[in-house]
Amino acid sequence: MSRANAYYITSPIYYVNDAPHIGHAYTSLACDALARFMRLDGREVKFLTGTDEHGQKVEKAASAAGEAPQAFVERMSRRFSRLSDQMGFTNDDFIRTTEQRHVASVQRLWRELAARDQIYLGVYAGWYSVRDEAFYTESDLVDGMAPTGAPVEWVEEPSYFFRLSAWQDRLLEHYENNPDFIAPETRRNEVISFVKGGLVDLSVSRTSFRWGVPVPDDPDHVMYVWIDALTNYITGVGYPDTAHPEYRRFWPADVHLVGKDILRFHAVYWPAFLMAAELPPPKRVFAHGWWTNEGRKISKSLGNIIDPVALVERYGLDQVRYFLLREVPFGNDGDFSHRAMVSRMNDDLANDFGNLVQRVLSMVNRNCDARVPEPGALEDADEKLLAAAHALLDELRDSFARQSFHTALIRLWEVIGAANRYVDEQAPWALNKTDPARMRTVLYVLAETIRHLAVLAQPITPGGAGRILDQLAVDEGARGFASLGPDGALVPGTPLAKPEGVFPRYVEAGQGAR
RNA sequence: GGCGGAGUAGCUCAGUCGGUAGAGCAACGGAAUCAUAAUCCGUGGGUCGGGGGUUCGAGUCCCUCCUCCGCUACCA
Repeated sequence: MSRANAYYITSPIYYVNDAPHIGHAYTSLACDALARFMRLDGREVKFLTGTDEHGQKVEKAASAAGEAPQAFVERMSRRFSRLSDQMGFTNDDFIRTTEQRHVASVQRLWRELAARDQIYLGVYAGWYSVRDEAFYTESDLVDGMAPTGAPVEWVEEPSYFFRLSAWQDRLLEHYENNPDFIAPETRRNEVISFVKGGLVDLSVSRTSFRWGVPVPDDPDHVMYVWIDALTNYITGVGYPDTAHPEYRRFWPADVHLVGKDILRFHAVYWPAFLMAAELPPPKRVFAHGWWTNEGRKISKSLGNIIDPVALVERYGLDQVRYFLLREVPFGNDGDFSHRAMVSRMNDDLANDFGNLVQRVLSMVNRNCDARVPEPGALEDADEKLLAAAHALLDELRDSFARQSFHTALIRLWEVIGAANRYVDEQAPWALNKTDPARMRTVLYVLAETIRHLAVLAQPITPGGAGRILDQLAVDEGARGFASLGPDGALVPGTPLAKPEGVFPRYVEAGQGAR
């Protein structure tokens, strides 16, 4: 496969101290949809996710749990790999920062930076609050106390620093020359504004804890989060072996998908590290927004954290995937509410899409001898509907290239709407009595339209889309985008099984179907 | 404080180069009956945050005021 055909997408690595929640699932889901889309489009995809397992918090949590750090992270990391399985994510690899491949990678990157005089030994100083276990800057302090009201003390410890300040101009130049490097636009503005405000060197090691990657040649230090965590993206493709086939094929990454809270690390520190090591920066960093729960900010103290697995159990996997990617423009914040979820699930999936498939395939089953009907000459309305279906691929390519999942879904649903209107206008149930040949043409056009819709819906709702293609007797090997268009059209005469609903309605408890 | 974004129909939002406001959902009325009581059609007099200005004409440009949100360095 050529480099141009490769597509490398990453989720952040998730901090094992956190319990998996909707935020983690959301980021990985977006990656998964993108990865699936690109695979179906014939690209060679690598989708990487994983866990971040070092740091003082982990060291302390392990100690509090009476466990060795390594045993602790084994257990905690598994919760994230399990979430990936439960959500049906198709990541090609799962990286853990405690793996030997990563330790070797990070130490090598460190040496590369040090060899280029990008790292120097200095003193990290700041106001430390023992109670908060956190450092504060001068500007953070309120009346000489931490913002939390905790007492602070001036602490100094030796630390290695990365010469981030030296990269300000080259970063700004990079943003300028690569307008798509940071998305969405508003986040890009924020990052540029931040960098223009001036960069100071970055403390990249600690001596206050041991649970981290040792700094080469100075065992008193372990690496602080930045270099350790971000480097996972190149570890995943074989670094430090830059001759590795995966590195050659996949680096630089096509897109790092991240939450807006960690954009700066990805859009400022990470490209600076890479450029300083004379490695190419990623092509794009996309920061998505946060979800609220029934209009309220999600927080541990409110106890309203959303468990993605519970959502899937209640509404279904396809339904949750569809909702999260349709409800809000990717990049914006959004609100999760039961009402909105049910509306998407019932109105969009069950009524519009599911019912379209059901009504068409039922007529085929009953009136066409349960076989793909033989079409006659096409009329304008037929050509128009098919043209809309055929145009979808290019439209969705544009949307997915921009991570604009909701516009992709809007396009799909425009054709679903057009197909439903076409059914009503053509009234094949009436044609069954007056003009069966015309009915067969109409149903064929609809079946072929549905094939396009299902093939293209696979990245978002892989379960239901797959069942639709099953019902159309489309071979597993003929479900890629290469099969779209007239050349891959359904073959008249192909026997079809009796249709079954693919997107069930949500029925409120106690309100059984009437 | 500085920088950036936003305030448009009950709700969520579109509105390109300025030309007398649109979509989805909800609501109401109708058609149809193939289908997961699903579908289709019709119905929107909302000071486009307030005020002022430019213009033949402004959500759409300029000024000003109000409100909300994001970023403003080491919280993955």
